[in-house]
Amino acid sequence: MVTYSEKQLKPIDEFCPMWEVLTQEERFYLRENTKLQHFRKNEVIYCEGETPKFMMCLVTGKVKIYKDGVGGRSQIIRLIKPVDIFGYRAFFAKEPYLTSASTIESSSAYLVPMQVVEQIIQSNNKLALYFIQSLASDLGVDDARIVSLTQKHVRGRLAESLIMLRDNYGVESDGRTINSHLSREDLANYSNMTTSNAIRTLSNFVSEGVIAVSGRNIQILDEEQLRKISKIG
Amino acid sequence: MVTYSEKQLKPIDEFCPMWEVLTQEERFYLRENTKLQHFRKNEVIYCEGETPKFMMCLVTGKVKIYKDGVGGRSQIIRLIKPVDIFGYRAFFAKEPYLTSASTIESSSAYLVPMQVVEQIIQSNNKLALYFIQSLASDLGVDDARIVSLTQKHVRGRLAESLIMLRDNYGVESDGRTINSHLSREDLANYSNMTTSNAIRTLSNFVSEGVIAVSGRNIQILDEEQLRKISKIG
DNA sequence: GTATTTTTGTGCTGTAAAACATTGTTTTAA
DNA sequence: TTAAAACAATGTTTTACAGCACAAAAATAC
Repeated sequence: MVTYSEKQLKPIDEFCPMWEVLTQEERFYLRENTKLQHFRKNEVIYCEGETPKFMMCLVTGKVKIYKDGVGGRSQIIRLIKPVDIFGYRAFFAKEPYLTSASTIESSSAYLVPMQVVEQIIQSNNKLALYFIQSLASDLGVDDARIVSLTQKHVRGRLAESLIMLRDNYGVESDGRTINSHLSREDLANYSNMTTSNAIRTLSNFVSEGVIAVSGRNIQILDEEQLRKISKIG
Repeated sequence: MVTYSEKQLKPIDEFCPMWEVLTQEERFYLRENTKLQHFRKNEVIYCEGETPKFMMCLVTGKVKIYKDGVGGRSQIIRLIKPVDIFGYRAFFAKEPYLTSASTIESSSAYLVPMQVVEQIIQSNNKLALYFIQSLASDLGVDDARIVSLTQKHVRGRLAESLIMLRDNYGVESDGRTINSHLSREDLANYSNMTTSNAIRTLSNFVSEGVIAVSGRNIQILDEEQLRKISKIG
């Protein structure tokens, strides 16, 4: 198997498809101003209240976007996977960061100064439309999430999270194990419940034969049933 | 006092500031393709699942964007006031509507076909940037709302809603009465609680001298205290 | 002006889920 | 290689809130 470090990393404009609409000139400008940065596991990338300066494009690893609420309880808003971009919303809204971002495993990301992004948008309408679509999609996800997190019961919320994790991060070579190894706490913080309840409900799902669990590895055994729980619960 | 119908209504490009960035040609094109439509109280403007065709710009009245969740419970996602635009997100995300929109009082809105909006965006970067900013702001509001609605207690959620209503719709001539007359049910659906709890908590606030209530009129008497309840609760 | 529906107000009950406590297990670090 | 910290598992207690049921008041229709 070839590890990441052995491969020649593509420059940012070839690395993710969103930049395909750029002219050669714009691509060069983007490349010249982008730097690659590595982050250790559980390293904070940016914090709520900071001024947004860079847009990040995740190259390897996994990142959580979260918000600390009442009484130290943290809510994970969304999860980032490689080639996803993040950290640009607050800049466009002309606000300080409203959320924080932290790696959940060792990660690396391309950092693009937001002024550079803004400048290219001003000269390239297709890129502008890409951002419009991206923001509009995220907004739709958030709208749906508001209802799920407030109305569904613990079982339904956890089932939905498991399906999301599978859809977002995919499965390992066995075709079943979710390619994401969140701690019970992160799983709880994503699903708006206590860690105890995430653990409890997970074991219930195991007893019911819906999933199989081994440490942080989770296999979906009965997707049909999991979807049913997500929908009704 | 001059009522709405007696005034000469401005054309859409002069009516809300977002179109100021348009050229004369674009303005004419926009004007030619826009129609004004009236909606009765509690009339549905669009429904979840429908294909988005028009962007709406609210001229008079109030509109709620909501989503029907588990067991008939409805969650109001956001409230629209005149000059606000709505109904465009799903088109940009290339999805069917994920939410529904309904008036909460007699309203009128300019309807602009989304193809027209898209076409102008393609030729006018400033308009594109306006939409980027608008979507980014809404996304920030949603992110914050996810945490408020899931972590705050009933009192905190209701207090937050009252402050939002005041900030969004302003006050009447007495300088105190919130210029919004939602039913207890709508107030509950916005704040993620049952109608009973909205009523109960509202009376508690009255006993505590934080607000005064007369039918659907709500006055904020002690804003300091209301903010405290919103923050801690 | 009366009937009917909708909205509002209040008390009571059951329960889902948080909070807390305890113990075992794995990972990290000294 | 043992101590310490973080994580996982499970049982018990507490509580915030939903879910009724019912009555009164207001809005709307007839």
